[in-house]
Amino acid sequence: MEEKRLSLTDAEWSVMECLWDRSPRTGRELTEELAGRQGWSRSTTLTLLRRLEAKGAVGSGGDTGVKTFRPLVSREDAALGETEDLLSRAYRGSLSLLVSSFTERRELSKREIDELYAILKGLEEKDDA
Amino acid sequence: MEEKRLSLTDAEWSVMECLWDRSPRTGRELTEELAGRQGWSRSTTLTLLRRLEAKGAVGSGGDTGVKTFRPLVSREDAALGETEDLLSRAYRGSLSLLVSSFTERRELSKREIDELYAILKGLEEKDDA
DNA sequence: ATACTCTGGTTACAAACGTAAACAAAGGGG
DNA sequence: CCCCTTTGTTTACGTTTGTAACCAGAGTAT
Repeated sequence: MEEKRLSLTDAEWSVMECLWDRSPRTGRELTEELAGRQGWSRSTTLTLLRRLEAKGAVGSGGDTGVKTFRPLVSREDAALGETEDLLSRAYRGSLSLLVSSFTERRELSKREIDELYAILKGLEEKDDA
Repeated sequence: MEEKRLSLTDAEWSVMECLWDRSPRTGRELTEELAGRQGWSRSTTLTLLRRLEAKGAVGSGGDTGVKTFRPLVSREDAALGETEDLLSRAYRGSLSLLVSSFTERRELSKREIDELYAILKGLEEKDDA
């Protein structure tokens, strides 16, 4: 069984965003939303949907009448995949290196810092448990 | 003055890695190293160097005799750029969201957790100061 | 001067991407 | 029934990426 790491292009992310927001959606809805949001023509959106279906990121149904689309990968999985790509490419696989590099150049809000503390706290607990 | 966000492709990262490891380097050295490391032909490496020069990521010198190449962007800057791309694409710009999503699926080593604590600690101090 | 080798530049070509027009099937209204 | 709108499929086309062959100038040994 092979799980061939799927990776989404920029344009494909835009489509997936719509689907993750709400699904299943009809082609109609999607083309309209993306026409507004990205200025795409109907064709463009449909082409992207087809390509996403081809790579297994989207599934379609509703054979009786109008077709509907829904995501087959979760936003979390897609994000995780890209994150791991980035980590291995740019940070030798180390999340802490990413965080330290980032914070050296970019200011974090107090809120974000608090959230990070909370996350670490949570990890410890899981560790003890 | 425009700083047009430069983004490196996968293959280009491989070349930059070599240059960040040590530079300036001659084309010779680079083609050899990448031939071994990536199995690339001489041409491939040189083409990539040319493209990198075109996009301003690499500079060359040594007009007297053999040409040498060196990076014009730091590894940190390149990494930061990609990180920001990822953050905005997949995590609504929030670093803490990235970290929490990641740790929900992937185990962090004790060492990494400690490092993260240390980073946060450092941020606080800077904050007080 | 000649031929060979190093080094860098030019051209190439298929696959992936972003974007979309063109075409075909299907359902409604007159 | 025939035309128009809606919906889905096929084809297209320029750009970027990965990968590399081919070509031309410089240096060097004979």
